[in-house]
Amino acid sequence: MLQIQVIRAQAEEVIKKLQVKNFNAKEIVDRLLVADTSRRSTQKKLDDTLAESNSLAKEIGNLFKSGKKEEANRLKEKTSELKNVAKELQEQLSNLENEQDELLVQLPNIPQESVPAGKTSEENEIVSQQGNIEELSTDALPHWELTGKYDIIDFELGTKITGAGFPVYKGKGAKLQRALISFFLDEAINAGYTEYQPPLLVNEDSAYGTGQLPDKDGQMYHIPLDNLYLIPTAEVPVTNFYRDVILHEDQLPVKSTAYSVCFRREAGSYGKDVRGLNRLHQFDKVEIVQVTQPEKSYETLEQMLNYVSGILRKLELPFRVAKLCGGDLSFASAMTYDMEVYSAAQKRWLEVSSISNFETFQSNRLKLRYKNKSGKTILAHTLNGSALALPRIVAALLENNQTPEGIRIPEALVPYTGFDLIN
RNA sequence: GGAGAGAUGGCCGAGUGGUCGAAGGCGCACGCCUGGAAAGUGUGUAUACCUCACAAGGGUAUCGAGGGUUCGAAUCCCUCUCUCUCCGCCA
Repeated sequence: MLQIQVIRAQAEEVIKKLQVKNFNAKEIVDRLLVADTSRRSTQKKLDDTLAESNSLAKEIGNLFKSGKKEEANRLKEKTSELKNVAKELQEQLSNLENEQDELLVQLPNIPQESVPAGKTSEENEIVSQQGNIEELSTDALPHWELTGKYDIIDFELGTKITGAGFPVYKGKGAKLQRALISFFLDEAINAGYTEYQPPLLVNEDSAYGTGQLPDKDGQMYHIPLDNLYLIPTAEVPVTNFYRDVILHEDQLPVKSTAYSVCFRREAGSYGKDVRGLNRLHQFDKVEIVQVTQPEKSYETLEQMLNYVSGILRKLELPFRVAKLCGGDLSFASAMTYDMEVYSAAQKRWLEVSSISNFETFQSNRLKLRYKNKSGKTILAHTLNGSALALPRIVAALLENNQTPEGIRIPEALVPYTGFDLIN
């Protein structure tokens, strides 16, 4: 959520910058400015009324003490008038506050200056590409056939017991999952992240805190009986650790990592893009989250990018890095790098990680701040990235490493799997 | 799930209708003291919004959350949430 103070001070600039996201903010900003002005004047009126009422109450108290009952009773009448006025103003004020909030949550984050203009993923800027793209023989199989051939993932069984998008991992397939999770976590810990195991269900406040609500209502699984949401990413619980928290500057940067199962309804997606492991309702992911000072957050973003690149190199997967254009940026992000691995049999780039700087967009909503050395309280910047999401990594590993003998496991993973071939 | 107790500032803890944003202690920050440190000592130490120059000063709100009684509530009443203890159930 953007800060009202920023909009108030730089309305035109905000509108202009949001155009990079192809978002026309004019109307909302105009309405916000009106709401903000009347909110403030109402606040002033209310405060003045309450101040008067407070001082009268004190006076009445004194009068009673000194036995001047009649005079006190006269003042009481005046107070009850003020009370009615205050009540009305209070109501107006909370209406205006609600209106302001409703408008504010509709505005996406402002893209960082260097974010390229553009409408779709076609216009993302490919920043780098690494690793060899190998030509597979013509009889190479897509992963959804390899999983059957080697009996490591059973999609039909998952469909039977739950539904589409809930695969069952089996044998070496299950072990591979476990190996990847451990590998990713160990890498993160070595890079200085603290490991957490968060709850997989969160309450409404948390879903609101990281912006899943109200923007993405309907994308999460919801349990109405307890009013809890299944997390779509560990980002939600982990970032919410810091909701309503004021850190001290020397605690920064906060670096957290968590493995979690992620649940996504993915309403409306279908077709061949969702085949096999490409898009699931339930999947495993290791997430990294950082909280930093504003002046350091872009340096941090690059660090996180380098970190994820390192893991992909260890997995020997060809990948490229895309800097998202304005139109492809998520609602909350100021700048995002997508990491895509090449899936040789599908001949496609698959997104396996998305690393974003949210600047103060999340922290403003979360009320995540820190006190700097001179004692000033400042909104922190939050960043997160996948490191990494499993299914597409598995898809790429299976496809790229298929050989006549079986599927080769990259060296870095062998200590975790305990085998170097799936056959 | 049943019965009972409780929720106060970074922490501990006082406060049962007015002078309480809240005693006292701890912690923390800065100063004094010291060759240096400890001890001692002095001062300061919540958040949001409004006013305003994002200064100083001032105003308002906040003692788990929401509502109510009252001229006036941390203090009384109602609802909810959470925590603890005992019992039950259970991985």
